[in-house]
Amino acid sequence: MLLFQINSASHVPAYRQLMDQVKYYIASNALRPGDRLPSIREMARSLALNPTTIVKAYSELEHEGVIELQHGRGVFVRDGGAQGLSVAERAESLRPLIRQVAVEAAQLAAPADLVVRLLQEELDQMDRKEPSDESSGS
Amino acid sequence: MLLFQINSASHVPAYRQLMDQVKYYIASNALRPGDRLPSIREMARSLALNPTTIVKAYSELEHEGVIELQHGRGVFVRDGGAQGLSVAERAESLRPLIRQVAVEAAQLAAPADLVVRLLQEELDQMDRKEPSDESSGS
Amino acid sequence: MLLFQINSASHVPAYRQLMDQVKYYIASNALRPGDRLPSIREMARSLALNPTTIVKAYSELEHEGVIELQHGRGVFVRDGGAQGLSVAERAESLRPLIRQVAVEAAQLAAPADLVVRLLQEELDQMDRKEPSDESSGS
Amino acid sequence: MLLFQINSASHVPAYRQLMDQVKYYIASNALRPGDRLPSIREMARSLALNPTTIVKAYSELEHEGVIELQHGRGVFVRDGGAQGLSVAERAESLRPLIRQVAVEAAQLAAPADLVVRLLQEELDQMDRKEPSDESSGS
DNA sequence: GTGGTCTAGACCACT
DNA sequence: GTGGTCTAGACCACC
Repeated sequence: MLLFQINSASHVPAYRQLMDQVKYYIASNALRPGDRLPSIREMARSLALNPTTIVKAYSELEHEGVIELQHGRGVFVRDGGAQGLSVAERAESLRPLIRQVAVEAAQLAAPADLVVRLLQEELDQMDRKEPSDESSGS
Repeated sequence: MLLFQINSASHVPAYRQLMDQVKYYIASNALRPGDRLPSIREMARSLALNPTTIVKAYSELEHEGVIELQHGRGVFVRDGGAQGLSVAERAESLRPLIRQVAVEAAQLAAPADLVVRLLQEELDQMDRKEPSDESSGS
Repeated sequence: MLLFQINSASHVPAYRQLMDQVKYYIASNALRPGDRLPSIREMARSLALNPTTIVKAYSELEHEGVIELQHGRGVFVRDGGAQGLSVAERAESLRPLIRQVAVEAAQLAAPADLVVRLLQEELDQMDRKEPSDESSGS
Repeated sequence: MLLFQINSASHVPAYRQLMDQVKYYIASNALRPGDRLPSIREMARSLALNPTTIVKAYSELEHEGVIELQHGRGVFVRDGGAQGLSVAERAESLRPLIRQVAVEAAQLAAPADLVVRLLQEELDQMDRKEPSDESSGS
């Protein structure tokens, strides 16, 4: 069972924190296409949030094509679909966030190699579980 | 003259966009300690924003120690003071944003080497102009 | 054998999608009065839906006079009975949907002649097979 | 002042009715890029709906790129942006709705020329006010 | 059981 | 003033 949690002290709205966690679990292959997510009510109970807050998070994720809400059935992870992008398109999507990293690094006077090392670490966490065989685990 | 602009479609508040741009120009050495920023009135006119919005951005930047508001004189860039941090502290500050990059990259199915290359590019833009003399460049 | 399928990503309820497909096949003369439709159980199996969902679709279609459920025999297409309507009545029934087409076309900046051409195409697909004999076509 | 109204008897949810009306006014040039829409609270008052219902309608329209919500300022119509589509893309977007028209027409036994005439009427209502000069009117 | 819509009302953040 | 988030709770529709 995956762990979801929201930090109510953070100024990031709860529904956005939830969205980010779902995306994180998908990116790191802890959630895979076809997997079912906790129902709106379950999630609301376990996070001590109002169901409508979960509805908002799930709806936004659906708009972004990340998950699928099926009436009367539940909530499911969709399969990727971002394979058809060009290098330039991906670069343009990523650049603003990456520039923010560079700016923050400069302000902290963090050396470039440290920043790159941290990024490598995080990228490794995403990829490594990818097509490894599941059957040995369960 | 540096270019400031705000994107009203973005849901990042205007004052934050301004803050980010000031920080970006400082990080990339387009603004250096002692340099003067546009006055509140000037900035408000050129961005078509309410002066109180500029006041908010400048005040926050002052609280963060990035700039200095000198009553009746103008607004000036201070010299950075983040040298005393440990590697671990810098890493912890940067990790959340870097993880966000990794997650977004995974969602776009962007290969790790592309992401690292983009980061290198942005970091280079920060460092290269550092204590080199200005006149040769522009 | 006719192909029925439901799109779980669409927010149109499954029972409505089924109804629409039955109507489409009738309108395009792929199903004609007296033809037998798959039984509730067959349909439920082939669409991976709950039988009660098929029951709902078939019942609604029966209420609309489109099909006939014959206890223990099967499900059959009835012959259409909408001949007695005035032009004004038909126009009023169709206008809301047609206006929606016009609005969507405007939003896509689609030229009027393209929209009309598309409608002609679809109307042709309805009419052409009408009382022609089946064997020559398929 | 534009008239907005919702029909609470209809099974179309209120927020969707509002979305459709906004789109209709834009398609028929009664609302143009840059125009301001009633604020959430105004709209809620005038329609006797809860503000959160308006928020939902406006948010969806923003996701679709139709309008822009500006914090602290108001709600504004965005400029088109659908100019870059190919004929094939527009056709694929419009076909499902147009097919629905054809199916409904067939069920009503409405002759093709009537349906086409109705569509022409509605398309004319969209286009005619387009680049006509405004100054003579006001 | 599931998701989807709506209300009434509160509180916060932005301009 | 504006939009943005969240709650508590109701009612409906789908499977």
